[in-house]
Amino acid sequence: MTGVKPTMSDVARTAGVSAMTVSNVLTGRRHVSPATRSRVEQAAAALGYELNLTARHLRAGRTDTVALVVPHFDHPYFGELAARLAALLAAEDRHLVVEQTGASREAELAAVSQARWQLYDGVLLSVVGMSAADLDDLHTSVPLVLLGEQEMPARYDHVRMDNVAGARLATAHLLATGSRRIAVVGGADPDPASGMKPARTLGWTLAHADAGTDPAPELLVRAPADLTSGRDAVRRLVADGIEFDAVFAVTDTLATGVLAGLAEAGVRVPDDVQVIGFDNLASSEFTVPALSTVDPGHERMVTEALRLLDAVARGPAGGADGGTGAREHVISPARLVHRATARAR
Amino acid sequence: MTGVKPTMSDVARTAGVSAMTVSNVLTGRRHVSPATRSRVEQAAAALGYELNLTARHLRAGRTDTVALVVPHFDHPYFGELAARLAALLAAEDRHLVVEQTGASREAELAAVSQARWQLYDGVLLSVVGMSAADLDDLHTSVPLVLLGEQEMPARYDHVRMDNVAGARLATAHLLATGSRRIAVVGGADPDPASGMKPARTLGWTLAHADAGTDPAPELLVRAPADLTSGRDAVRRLVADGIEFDAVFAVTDTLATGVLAGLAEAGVRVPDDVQVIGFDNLASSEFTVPALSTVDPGHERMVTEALRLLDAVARGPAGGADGGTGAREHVISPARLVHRATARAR
DNA sequence: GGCGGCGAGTTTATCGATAAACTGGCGCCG
DNA sequence: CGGCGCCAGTTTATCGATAAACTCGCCGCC
Repeated sequence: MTGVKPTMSDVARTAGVSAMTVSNVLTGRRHVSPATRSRVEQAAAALGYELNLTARHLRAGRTDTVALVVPHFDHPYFGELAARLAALLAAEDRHLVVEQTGASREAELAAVSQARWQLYDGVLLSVVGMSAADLDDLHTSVPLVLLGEQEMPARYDHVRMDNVAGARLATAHLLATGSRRIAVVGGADPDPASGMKPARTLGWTLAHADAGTDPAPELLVRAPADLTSGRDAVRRLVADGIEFDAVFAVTDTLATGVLAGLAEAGVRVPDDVQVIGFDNLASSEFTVPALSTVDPGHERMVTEALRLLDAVARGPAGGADGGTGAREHVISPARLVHRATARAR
Repeated sequence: MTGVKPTMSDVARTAGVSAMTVSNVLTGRRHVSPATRSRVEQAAAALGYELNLTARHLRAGRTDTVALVVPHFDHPYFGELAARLAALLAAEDRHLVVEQTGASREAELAAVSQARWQLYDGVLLSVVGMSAADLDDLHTSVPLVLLGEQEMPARYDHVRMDNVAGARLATAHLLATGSRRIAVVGGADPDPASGMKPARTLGWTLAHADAGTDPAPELLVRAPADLTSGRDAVRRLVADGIEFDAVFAVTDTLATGVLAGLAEAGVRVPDDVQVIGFDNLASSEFTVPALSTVDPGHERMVTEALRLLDAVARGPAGGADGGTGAREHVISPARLVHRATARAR
């Protein structure tokens, strides 16, 4: 036990060959005679040799690794996204690693400026805290595809869901099944461009307009998108004596909190209050009652994201501003998933 | 737009200094006169220079990055674990990246043999598929701490929860509150050493022994630890006409599925059937009714894991077998969390 | 006046793997 | 018999950043 990590030259020396030959044996990139090959393999095994990928990457200029940069590790949406991406990448011998920014604008900017993702062949960045302007003075030569629900600079490829249409679909269903006072939990000032909440709130507004109504302003309930806030939103509505016969929660996470709040208040779902969420998380099938929700076309999103990433990587220079690479803005279509928290049409 | 990434020498040339000076400016490791400093900074900005971390890492032999290797990205337990670790590491300017193995023994072994984690200063490996024997012929010079619920080779540091005691606590509570036929969903042949399920099943058995009873064998319900399996387990129990007045689910995920199954069967919780889970996931507070569960001491586990990792990293040679490094086996104590799916004592 | 020391930079060597160019020997063909 | 090409392997140069050793000019002190 030497205590120091053996290098390729160490292996070469004990096998009585050159380092290059060791490399050839290990990568299989060139022919090596069986005799030499086995000598090398034995030497490598004897020394407990392990390839240094850092060195290979420096030389090769590639890492065969894609990073997914998300605001939070512990939000199920990102976990599911990561799992889907990893499956696709693994099929072509590439790797996925997941990093976390922390969701604040500052943290995201820091994550960027740290030049950390020079370590990867490509980066999928889930944006929530940064504005389009922030992204605009982002300079990185790494192929970058944005995921997220805000309007983004045209200079980057961008994949998102059809938030407005999905929310409209959900709200329209609630209206069609008899609800008249539909609270939007996690709502924001309606706007198709400035983020997930504004877009989904816009869908809620538009569905009302389609039906020739106008939602009451007190039914727009602002809330951060977490479980606690969903429950608290219901508590507040109840405490304030605001009548409602349905909830459109802008995420499934919020919807799950809402269901908890409704149960606590003794409200029957869907008889007294219908609920529809958005995201179609794996867990949403298992709430009590099972959550009706909007499926944002997960599979479509991940395949598109990787397609774009590869296009940029192959494209001209992959540079931050130059080039006429892909630069597509893809919108994945949404679809209503009927379960038990809303009545059938 | 040159199209090629500028290097430190490029910056040096346009600033009229040496590459070393550029390095000194950028790292701030040595004094550089203000005049030179600003020339370098301008040159770097003008060229859009970005540090190549791969090269730095090769030279430095460190990456300031710790990897968490988990079986599945999309299991909430690992997401929460990652978030906690990331928070601790960020406090000391280190990074966490998460990688996925895929949970099969083969995939975990492949992940290992790929020498990928030479890229990190340390690795936290969540083991589920590999046996102690597999780990035994694992040779890696990277500081490694194991997380997971099986018995592990003494040669590695290992952090786990107190599965047996936690399960015993949960089951004892169910017995104390009047339940007599307690199904264990996700059960396995009782054994403290061979994995999470056997250990937790053992706790269930021991609690019965403590109370002077013996659980009926048909109440041991085997199931993979996912939502669907939890619901299916209940469906099976009901279909088979097996009587039960409580469920101890070996994970909160299973418990959530169980609650869905009970709701579907029209069973009242906790009046007809009490339920307790294990893991205390963030979402468990928001099931309907709110899930009583066992908290495995999350914070304790992550601080211990990092402490051990740092100890190994500093320890003698960090070698795979040599050295008398830390090599501790830490067991984090479990604690019962009372909520609504079980009656108060 | 001479010399130690310091400040600001530069030069050189190195981390470990590998692409590209090179060497030497052998077989085969005309 | 001369030469071409190939095989198996070696040598050299390189990826980009940086530690360590070195240079050079200037100041202050004895």
